[in-house]
Amino acid sequence: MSQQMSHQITISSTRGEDRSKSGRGLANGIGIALLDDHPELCGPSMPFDRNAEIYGEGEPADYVYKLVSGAVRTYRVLSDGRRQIGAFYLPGDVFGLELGADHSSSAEAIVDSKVVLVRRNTLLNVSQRSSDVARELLAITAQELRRAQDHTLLLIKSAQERVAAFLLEMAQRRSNSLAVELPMSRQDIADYLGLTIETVSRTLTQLKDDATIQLLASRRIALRNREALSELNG
Amino acid sequence: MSQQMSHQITISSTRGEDRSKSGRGLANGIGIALLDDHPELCGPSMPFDRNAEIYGEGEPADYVYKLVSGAVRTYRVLSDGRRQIGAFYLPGDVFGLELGADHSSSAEAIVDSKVVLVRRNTLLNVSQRSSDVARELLAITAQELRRAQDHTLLLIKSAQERVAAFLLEMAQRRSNSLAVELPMSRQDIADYLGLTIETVSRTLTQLKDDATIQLLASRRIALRNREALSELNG
DNA sequence: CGACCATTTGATATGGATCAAGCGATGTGG
DNA sequence: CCACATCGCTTGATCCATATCAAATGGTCG
Repeated sequence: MSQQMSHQITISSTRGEDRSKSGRGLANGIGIALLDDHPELCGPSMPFDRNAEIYGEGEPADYVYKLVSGAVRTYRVLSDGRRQIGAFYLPGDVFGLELGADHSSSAEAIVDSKVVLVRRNTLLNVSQRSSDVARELLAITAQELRRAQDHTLLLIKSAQERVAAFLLEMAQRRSNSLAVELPMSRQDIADYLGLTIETVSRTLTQLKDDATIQLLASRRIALRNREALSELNG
Repeated sequence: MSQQMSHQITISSTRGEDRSKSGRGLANGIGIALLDDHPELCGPSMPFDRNAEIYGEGEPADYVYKLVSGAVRTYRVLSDGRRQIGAFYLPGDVFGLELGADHSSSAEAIVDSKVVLVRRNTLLNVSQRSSDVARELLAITAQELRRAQDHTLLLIKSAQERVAAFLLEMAQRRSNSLAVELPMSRQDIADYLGLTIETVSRTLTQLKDDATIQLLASRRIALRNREALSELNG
């Protein structure tokens, strides 16, 4: 933290698709209440450029983050460079909440993003007095746990099943009724699903050929047949 | 819950290796304090036979569990029968703590086991009054989250790396200085690592041939060369 | 001893990775 | 405004790690 926290200026060469038009992904409604009900907890809203690091693995976890706009990925890397994306966060989501002193993952902005920072100590202090806040912290953590468990289950499935599950997940979180807007690259998707970009790409074209989806643009996908996707999802 | 909860009698045809001799695996020391400091929370200690279900996915999560002796696996199954083991629990570990109303996984005794039950409501009520207890709940959940994240990272590795990581994990939790005692079958290991039993078996023989480990018995493994294992671990 | 179950070992198949082009947008400089 | 470089994505050809299928071995218990 700290140094990259200071001099971020939004250049915002935003390419249309970047800014989430919905403004509020429904990902974890929990986090919204937490900070909305206690505005005194909120620090400033900070802008991060596309691909900017928000925090790094192993750095002291002094803040908890709430995404206002844009999109964020958290990930870990193995010594040989393999990268595992643990989660994607959309506006309204809270991330970076750790129990230990240090962050267990790194976080980066996927597109130009705005993030509200909350001092962890402040939050923990308040949670000692307010059992509501304590409950919310537990809720956020438990939800993250659930997400991680689901992710684990994903990783034992076939490529088709993983991609189908990913599309359904994104559709649910960022439902536009028309199409799913994906802020992330194929590489990000691949690293989230434990596949290669080639396999992700091939699987998508396969689903397109099956008339299960429609590729409106590479990051704009219409789900033509959710039934089929759900069946693939097991 | 409920019905399988009532008439479990320990037949205890314990096969020597079954009962953890240490009596207190060091897995999550946190949970120990939680219940030891608040004995009034503890329900009765219940015995479960080998392979008995402790709770099932989707059932109401009315209890939180603390393992006294034996070993437990939690898992989820896909519609076609594939099983993903999410975690192994050893004596001293707390499991089954959920935020939602229902259990997200099933839990079974791997060997004859004893488990202390705590009513979830009681625990949540106490946590409203005692911020210490609230903090412990958060700690246990956060630790589970960390464990799940580590598990995810495991699943993108090669078979050798997964097996090596598994052995190191078990050695750390159940260190005997002489050998690692594995309460679980090869099938359990395979389902934990996202591999087949054949691959697990072959990988173990390979490590044996490399003189990295020694197979004292199929469930009793000596780590000859931890360095090599750690390197494999990435 | 004989049956059963867990584990190992062997032979073959295959899904996804890897290596290698091609292609289509977006942006740049002439 | 158009050639051209760049980047992200797709498509194709081949390879390999692990799955699958099948059988042998070994330990445990009645």
